[in-house]
Amino acid sequence: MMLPTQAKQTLESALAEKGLRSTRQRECVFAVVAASEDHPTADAIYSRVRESLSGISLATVYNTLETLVSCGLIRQVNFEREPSRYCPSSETGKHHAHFHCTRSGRVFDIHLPDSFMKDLEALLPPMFRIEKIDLCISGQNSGDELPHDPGQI
Amino acid sequence: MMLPTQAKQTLESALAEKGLRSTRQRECVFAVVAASEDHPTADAIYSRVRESLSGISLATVYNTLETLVSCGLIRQVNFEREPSRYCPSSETGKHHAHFHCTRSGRVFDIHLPDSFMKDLEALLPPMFRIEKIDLCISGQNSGDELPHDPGQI
DNA sequence: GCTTGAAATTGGAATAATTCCAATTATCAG
DNA sequence: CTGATAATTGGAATTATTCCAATTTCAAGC
Repeated sequence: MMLPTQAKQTLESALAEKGLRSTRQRECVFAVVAASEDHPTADAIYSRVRESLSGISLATVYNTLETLVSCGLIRQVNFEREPSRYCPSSETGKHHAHFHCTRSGRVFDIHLPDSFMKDLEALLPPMFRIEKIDLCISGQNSGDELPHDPGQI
Repeated sequence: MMLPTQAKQTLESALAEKGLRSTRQRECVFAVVAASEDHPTADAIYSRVRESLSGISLATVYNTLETLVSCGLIRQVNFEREPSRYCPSSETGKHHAHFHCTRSGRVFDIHLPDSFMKDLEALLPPMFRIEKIDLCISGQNSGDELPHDPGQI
């Protein structure tokens, strides 16, 4: 799992901004999440990262994910009380919701246009300063076949 | 904690519809949640319920909350990985989002007008059948003073 | 009122994701 | 290179929740 030069820049400057160091572990975890479109759990990320950094510990994966989330480099997504999942954070200002298919377990991104976000903000009392918006929809995607290997989810 | 006759009716018919019995425990847990505006956790509900049903077990509170959620009588709300909270489900068709103040820990209901829900549904691919929508916003409510006793949250 | 089978409740043990911790290792500045 | 600081590590601890087997409650027919 190799991180493209540009992504490496992004990572390093985001970390530096908070006085944090860029390490092999952080690079690799970031690379894995950035390349994942399937909203993997910490465990799944752990096993993917170990392919290139076999000695990394699960604790470090958890630490790193938290660090990357706090730097705004990745997003943490929670469905009910299931294990947290992670996804790359799209470019600044581009919000997306998540659709969780209860049949296949898959997660789909739903792009939220600015107009929708504006409408949402207008619904809140002005004293509420928004830090984070989580919009999770669950249901069934009838176009989504059950995978042959349920483990891939 | 006494359940008003009308609410009792609601509970009994919702349970009966699924072939479930109405019991003292279920009545009492339902009464507590129905009367709570502060989105209590299972633990908080447990201690409130024990005021009138001192012998109830925590397991029963968990079982009952799950039952009531599955009957659509109450809602389960999750913020990040914090303990689940519960609130009465408003009248059918009336959706609401939750605002979680990260400073005080308090939760506020945000009414979502039908027009907003329509807009949201329009954003989803038509193959996605919606079962549940969770919209959680977190931030700081500058009008919300820190409570003197943080335990009340 | 009894009996009986199903459903509900119970206490305590088990689970599992995550966090904590103290010890080691890596990194950067000077 | 060296010291100071930050990061990583393995394993233990935490904690909300679920599981389980045993008991109790219930509703309906006798």
